[in-house]
Amino acid sequence: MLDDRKLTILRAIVTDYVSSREPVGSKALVERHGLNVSPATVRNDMAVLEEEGYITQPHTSAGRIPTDKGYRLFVDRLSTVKPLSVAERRAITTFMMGALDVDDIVRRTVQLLAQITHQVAIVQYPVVSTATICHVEIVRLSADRGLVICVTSTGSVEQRLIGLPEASDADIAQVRGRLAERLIGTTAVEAAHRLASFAVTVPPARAVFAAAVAAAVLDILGPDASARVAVAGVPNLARFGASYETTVKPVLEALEEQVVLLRLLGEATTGDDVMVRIGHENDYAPLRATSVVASGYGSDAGSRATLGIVGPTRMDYPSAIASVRAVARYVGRFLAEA
Amino acid sequence: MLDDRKLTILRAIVTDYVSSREPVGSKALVERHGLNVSPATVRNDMAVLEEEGYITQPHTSAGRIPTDKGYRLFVDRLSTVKPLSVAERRAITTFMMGALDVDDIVRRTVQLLAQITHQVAIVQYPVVSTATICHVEIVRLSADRGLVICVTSTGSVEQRLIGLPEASDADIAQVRGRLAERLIGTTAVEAAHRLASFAVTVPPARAVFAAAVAAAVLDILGPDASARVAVAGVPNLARFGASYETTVKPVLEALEEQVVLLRLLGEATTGDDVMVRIGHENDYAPLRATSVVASGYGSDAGSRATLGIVGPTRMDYPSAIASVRAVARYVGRFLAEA
DNA sequence: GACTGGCACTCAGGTCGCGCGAGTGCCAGG
DNA sequence: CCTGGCACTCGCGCGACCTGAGTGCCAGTC
Repeated sequence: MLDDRKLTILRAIVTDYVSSREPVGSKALVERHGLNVSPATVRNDMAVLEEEGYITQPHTSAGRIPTDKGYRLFVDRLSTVKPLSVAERRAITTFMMGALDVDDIVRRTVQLLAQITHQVAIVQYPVVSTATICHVEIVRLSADRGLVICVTSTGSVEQRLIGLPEASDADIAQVRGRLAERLIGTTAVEAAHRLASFAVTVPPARAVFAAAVAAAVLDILGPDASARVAVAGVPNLARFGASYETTVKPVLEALEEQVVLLRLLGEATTGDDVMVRIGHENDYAPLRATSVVASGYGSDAGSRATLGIVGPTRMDYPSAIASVRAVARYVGRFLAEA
Repeated sequence: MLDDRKLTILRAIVTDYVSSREPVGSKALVERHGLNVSPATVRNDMAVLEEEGYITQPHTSAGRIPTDKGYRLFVDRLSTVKPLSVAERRAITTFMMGALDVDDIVRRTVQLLAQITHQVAIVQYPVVSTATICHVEIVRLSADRGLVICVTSTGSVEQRLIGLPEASDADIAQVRGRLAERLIGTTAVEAAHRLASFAVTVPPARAVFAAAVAAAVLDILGPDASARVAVAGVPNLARFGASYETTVKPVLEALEEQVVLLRLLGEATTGDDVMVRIGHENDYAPLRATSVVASGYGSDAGSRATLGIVGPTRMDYPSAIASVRAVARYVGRFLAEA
C-alpha cells in the first residue's frame, strides 16, 4: 500500500521538515524535489500517508509534518547514512589528541559529540567489569581516616573514604599486601568472589579493618561504579525551539538524573550498531518529544559503555547516526591504543 | 538625599518585584506595606529614586523595577539576612550524611545548594594547594603505559597517563621510592620546587623516565588542577522567565565553560564572607542579566575553594545569601571532620 | 485506473483600531 | 512637606478583518 512514490514523498517531507522546521506543503514538495507529478497527486499520496499515521498536520490547512512513526520508517528504510565531512573527521582526530587519562578521554568525547551533532551529548564512563585490577592501595590521610584506591587496566582510578579507627601502619601494610595478592590481575567479578572471604584471611585482630576495606573495594567494583555520565552541549537545546516548560525543562531535568540517563542509553550497550529511539519510543515519559541516538563503544570486550545524543524528534538522523557511529568507533580504538 | 522613607520604599520595591515579577506601582506599595503616607508622596520619592538611578520603569505608565544599582543598595544596606528554615537546616544535614569521598561531598553539596536556593548551583572542587601529599604511586597498566597517581590529605585522588617505553619494574619501583621520599608530606608548592631537580637524583639511565613522571606530577599539582567545578539545578533556569536566546542560552554556555565559571567564582575565594555580583558587575558580558552569589569554603586554611549560585538579578538575595553562607560553612566543617 | 487542473473551503497569523486601566507627573491647597 | 485631584500616557487585551498557504474533492484527460 505504500508504493515507491509515497515513500519518496515521505522521505522528502522528513528532510524538508528537518531543515526548515516548518510544515511542508504539496506544492513546495514538488518544486524542491523535482517530482514529476502534480501537487494534486502528491496531496492524494499525502492523504494516504496521513491515514496510515506516518504524517500529520498541526492544524487544518497547514502542511504536513512527520509523526514518530514516520521518522521511524524514514530511519529504518529511507535514509542513507551520510558520510562525515572532512572537517568533521579532522575535528575528531584533533579533538582527541593528547588525552590525559580515561576521564579526560570521556570529557573530550562528549564535547566532540556535542560539537559535531549540535545536540546534547551524553557519554557513559567505561564500565570496569571486564577490565582487570592493576593496583590496590590503602592510603592514610590522617590519624583516623584513609582511602582505599583501585586502579584498573583501562586506566580508571577510583577511591573510597574509610575510617581507620585503630589501625596501625603495620595493619595497613599487611591488609594491603593480602589484598594485592588476591585481587591484582582479576576482573571485577572474580574480585567480588574473592573478597567475600577476605576478612578471614587476616589475623582476627585485623578482621574488622579488613572487612571495611573489602566493603570499600566491593563498592568501587559494584555495578553503580559505572553509574557516571558526562554531558555536554546543553545550549544546543535551543534547537528545540518549542516552549521552555513543556519540552526543554523535562530534558534538563532528565540530564541531571544520572539514573534516567543510564536507562536511556542502557539498551544500546548490548547491540553492536547505533540505536535510535524516537519520541514516544522512549520509556521515560517526559522525553516523549525527544529522540535518542546511542551506541555502545569500547575496546573489544575490554571496557564497554554507551554514548549518544539527545535531541528533538525533528533531527537530522542520517548525520546524527553517522556521527555517533564514527565517534563510538574512534573512541573505542583510542581506548584500546592509548 | 536618600532619607529613611525613600530607603524603605526601595526595599519594598525590591521585595515586591522579586516575589511578583511585575513592576510595582505607588498604590500597591502603600497598601501592601502599611506606609503611612499617600501614593502621591510615594510617587515623588520614586521619582527621586529613579533620578538617582536606583529604579526604572520598563515603559511610561508602568510601575518601577529596581536597577542593578538598586539591588546593590538593597543588598548592602537594606536587607537583613533571612535565617534558614528548619526544613532547610534539616535538608543540609540529611543531604550530606554518608558522603563517600571528596568528589561525593562536592556532588552532594552542589545538589543541595541548587535545591534550597532554587537556582543554578556551582561548586568548585577543593584546591589542593595547601593540602599535603599523602601518597604517590606509579602503576603499570600494560607493557608500555602506566599511571602516575597522587593522593592528598584532603582525600582527593588524581592521576595522569604516562608512557612506559622501556621502564622495567625495577625502574618504576626505584623512581617511585625516590618520588615518595621527596614529596610525601609536602604541599603542592614545595613539591613543585623539589620536582624541578628530580630527574638528576636518579641514575642517568632512568632520567628520562623520571622526568616524565615529574612532569605528570607537576601537571596534577598545577593550578589547573583546581579547574574543576560541579553544576546542578540547571532546570531552575526556568526562573529567568525571559526569552531563551537572550538570557537562558548565555547562561547555559557559560556553564559549559569551566574557565568562565572559575572566573565568576574567583574573587569570592579570598574574602571570608559571601560575595554578591549583580548584573553588569560581572565582568563576563553575556551574564549581565544574571547575579552571582558566591562564597569561599574550606576547612581552615587546609583546602579552600568556592561555591555559589547563578540566577536572575531578580533574585531573593536575603535567602540566597543565607543559603550560600550556611552551605559553605557546613561543607567546610564537614570537610574538616570527615 | 492513474494523474491533473480547477475550485471552494479552512484557518493561522498579521494588522488595525479601540477601550480599559494602571500608573504617572504636576499642581494647588492644607 | 504632604496630600488629593486631575489630566495624560501608553501597554495590553480584544475583536474584526484580511491574506495566503494549503487542503480536499471532483470532473476531465490520457
